[in-house]
Amino acid sequence: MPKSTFFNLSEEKKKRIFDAAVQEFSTRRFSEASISQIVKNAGIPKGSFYQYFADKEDIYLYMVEKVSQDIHEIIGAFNPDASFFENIMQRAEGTIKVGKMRPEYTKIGALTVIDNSEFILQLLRASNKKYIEIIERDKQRGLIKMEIDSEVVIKLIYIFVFNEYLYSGFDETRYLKKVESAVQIIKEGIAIHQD
Amino acid sequence: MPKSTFFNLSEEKKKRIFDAAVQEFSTRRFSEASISQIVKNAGIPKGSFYQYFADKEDIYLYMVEKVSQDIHEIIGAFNPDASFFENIMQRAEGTIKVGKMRPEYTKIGALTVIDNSEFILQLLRASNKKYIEIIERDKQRGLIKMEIDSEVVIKLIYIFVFNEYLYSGFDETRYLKKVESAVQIIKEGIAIHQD
DNA sequence: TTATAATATGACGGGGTGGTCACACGCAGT
DNA sequence: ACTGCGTGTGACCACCCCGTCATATTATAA
Repeated sequence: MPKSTFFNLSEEKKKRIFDAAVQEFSTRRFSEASISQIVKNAGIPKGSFYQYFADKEDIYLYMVEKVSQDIHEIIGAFNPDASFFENIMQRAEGTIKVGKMRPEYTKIGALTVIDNSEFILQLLRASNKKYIEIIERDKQRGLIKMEIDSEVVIKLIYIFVFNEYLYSGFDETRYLKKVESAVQIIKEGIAIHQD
Repeated sequence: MPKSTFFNLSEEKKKRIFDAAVQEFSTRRFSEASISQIVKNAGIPKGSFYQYFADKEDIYLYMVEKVSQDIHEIIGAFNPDASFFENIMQRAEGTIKVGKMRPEYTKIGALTVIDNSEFILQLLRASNKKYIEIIERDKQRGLIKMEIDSEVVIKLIYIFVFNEYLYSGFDETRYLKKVESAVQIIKEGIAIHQD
């Protein structure tokens, strides 16, 4: 958590720092991102940074939290009763939507998922937990085969959704098509068919 | 390609340099790997490195080529008539086998797949081409649904196989189980069932 | 107004990296 | 034995990074 000195700052300055963090973390992976760059982009002295934040992890977590809030606002609340498939498609569409409104945010996601520092791995594990629960519930509901490994499912999709974003670049239609294909394949692979 | 001076070196020295490269590239991503480290590990002077190689890409490509040869020897020639599924399972088992005999090699693969420098992206595209052809052929054979996007299939698996290796770490049984689950899901998702 | 506490600042030390270059070495041919 | 050329060598330059710290500045309280 940022130090109290940071929260005492003017909204304008806080925003400048947040924007600088977004700028840096949407360009380079967490492990490659540089505090010096953030400081430069934000137009604050090096010393001040350490007055506000403990280290890179600190500002990263702060940024991620704010970004998550923004994203939730864009995507809208998700329906807890919806099936896993509906959830995933919503998430995929959400990624597109966010990609349109805040391309930097999707880039942050893409770069996060291909970082393998211990810090980031923990973050991802936590963020996947929610989806794993939905899959488990859908198994009980008879929508998904019992023998399916939920962790594998979510990881397959998760990695693909972001990784593909890096490949597709700006080509949104292509991206959407690829993600839909992937989700379709996995859906076909794990669903219980009721013909 | 390394310069002629490199190939004139004694086998022992060439091996020392190769080993140093493997050591470095199995620890850090291509974009993070350091020539200084390779030089230190190999016990050769900085100047000599540039006498042998043009830059990091140069030694990387040289290393990848040698590693590929080694891997092919371990896995054995692949049967061109085998179905895509058989190929993929062979590849998965191959990854395990290589992981046992040359854990560094599998780490290189894992780190490669999560690098996103343009240089590495090109390398991956080239390496996936072969599998895409097999999928296309199996579509004609009536084994795989025509509407499936081959690129998506191979990317799903490719990314997962290596990414999971990073997560599972040394736990081979876990890794094997996860990969099998993933392949099973995708197989179920793209195959034409002939009941 | 003055004293005290909080915050701002940027130069600096210590560390790492890539690539070069002047010089040392040793071997081949005369 | 001497010359010349390919090769070996590591100090060096320019660049980047992190985190600190002594000092300057501002805000607050007395």
